[in-house]
Amino acid sequence: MKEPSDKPEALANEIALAAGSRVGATNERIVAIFDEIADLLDVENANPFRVRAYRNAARSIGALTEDVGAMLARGTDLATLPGIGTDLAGKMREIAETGGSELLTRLRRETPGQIQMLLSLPGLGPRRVHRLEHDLNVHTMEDLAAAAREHRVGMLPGFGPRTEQRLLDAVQARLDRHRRFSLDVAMRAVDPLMAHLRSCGAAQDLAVAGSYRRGRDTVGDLDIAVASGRPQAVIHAFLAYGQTRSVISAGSTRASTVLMNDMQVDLRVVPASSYGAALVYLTGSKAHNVALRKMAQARGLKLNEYGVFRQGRKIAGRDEASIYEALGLPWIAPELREDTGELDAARDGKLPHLVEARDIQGDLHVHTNESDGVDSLEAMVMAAGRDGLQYLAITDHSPRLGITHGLNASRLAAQSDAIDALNAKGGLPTILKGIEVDILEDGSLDLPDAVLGRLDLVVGAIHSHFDLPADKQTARLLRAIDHPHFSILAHPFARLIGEREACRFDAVRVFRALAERGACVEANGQPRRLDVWDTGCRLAKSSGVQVSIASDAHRSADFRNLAWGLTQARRGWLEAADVLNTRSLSRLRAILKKTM
DNA sequence: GCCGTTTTCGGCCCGACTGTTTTCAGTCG
Repeated sequence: MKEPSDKPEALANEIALAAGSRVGATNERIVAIFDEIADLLDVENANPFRVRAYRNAARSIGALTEDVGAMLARGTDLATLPGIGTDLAGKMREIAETGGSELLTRLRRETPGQIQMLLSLPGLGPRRVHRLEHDLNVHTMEDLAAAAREHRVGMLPGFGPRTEQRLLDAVQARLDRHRRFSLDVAMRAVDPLMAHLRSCGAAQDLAVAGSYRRGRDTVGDLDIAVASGRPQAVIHAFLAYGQTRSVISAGSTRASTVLMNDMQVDLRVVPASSYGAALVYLTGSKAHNVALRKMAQARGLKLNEYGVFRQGRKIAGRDEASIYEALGLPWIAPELREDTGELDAARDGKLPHLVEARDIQGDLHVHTNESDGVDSLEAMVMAAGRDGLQYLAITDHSPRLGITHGLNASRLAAQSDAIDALNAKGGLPTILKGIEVDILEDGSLDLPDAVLGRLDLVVGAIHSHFDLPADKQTARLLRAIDHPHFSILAHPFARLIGEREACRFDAVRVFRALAERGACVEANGQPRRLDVWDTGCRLAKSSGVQVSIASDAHRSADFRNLAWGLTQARRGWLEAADVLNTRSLSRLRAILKKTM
């Protein structure tokens, strides 16, 4: 459940990113400044509740869906926001107007060095950083490494030789370290580990919790909840797992290890009567949990990983639903637990009926070996049928993408004949004729209108010039969307997780254009893409744009990517009605017709 | 520094594990 610092990747911030650093950029800046102020105050031994006030405020601002600059322009009183009083409202205004903060400038002057970097080292918190700064004059990673090598760190009160060595290791490991893992990599680690834990016979119930269960686009570590009356046996089996590289800690109910693939795993064992509470606790997010505990406290209750307690007596804990019920709430799907409005929605009976796997009727982005896919048209259609799909669209690449052996007009015509023949045979999912057409640098499409007009749908995507300035990228996409045959904007941000940054454009304008044209946006389910991801889905919904959850399958096994795309859609609060490919074939055709 | 269906003062989310302390602070999730 380790979060990237303490702040959820907030809707406002990601929309800011998407919009090319205009909409919401103020929020992003305030969050960064407040978090840094909190770190610096913490190291200075300031009142811990003052520190917390800055962290709470940062989290609260991070969850806003509206830009603070816009709110100020409208005359909104920022002190009405949760966790914001007159003082912080003033600092927010200062940041919005000047881009900086006098307090931060002063704190930085008083506490020079890489405080935030030092704090990010495992085992190093504000108290120890304070000690290092004052007693050893350590301000940077280099200072720390030097002091540790000279064994000056281990001499400090509260430190010892083991801490010293761990810090030295941590500084060195920092250089070549993969922080987060894609979901498919995580899944390949999860499945055998869970099978191993089940086989020990001491686990009555177990589940992976944490960001993996919430369906975040990447996973930092694995959190596993286990119900057992024999915790020692479970811990023993866990430590003995064959893929374990090292043991970080091991107690009577809890242990942490690192797997061979460098992924950290945290295991927690509780009695079956507390399993639901442990699952809530380990699933997080941290922000969601903090909010839940505050709700509990407001009702005179206490919530921890063992249950909900009233005056020391347990009133819930066995399953998750009982925990939420004790707090007066319906059960909340893990994908929504980010403290971005789900608790208010739950309290008001306004939680969305999230789209489910069984709602998905087809897949509108599929490749074959005619372009860069591995399997033939027939094999892909058969596989789609086995996976229960009613229809699929074949969308091979267009010619410009030479490396993919993209289809020109005549090869597309030949593929069309093959599709007609397969459709005529019947008994298989209906095949729609499509193309993943390249959106060229100027926003034109890579095939003539006459060719595109003969297809059932046109999926457009950019595969080059990812780093255009935001205004040019926006214009490029707007021109493409305006094309008379344009149906679906595929993987709009063209990001590759951990490899390529999302490209920058004004997402609000682009989505508005999609809505006006009756066109759709794709939630691409390839685990390295996940594009659009949760926040984009939410923006689509608020913009009135339908989302196509797509596998972008390049081989018959890839239809499972639909599940990853579905998870992002659920994290984006989408219901079946918000998703294009939950429609029956006839409804789908009617919707597509509007764009053709 | 924020906040109030017990409160405008006195609270602020909760518990396990480690390394260091010889009774617990610091860190982490």
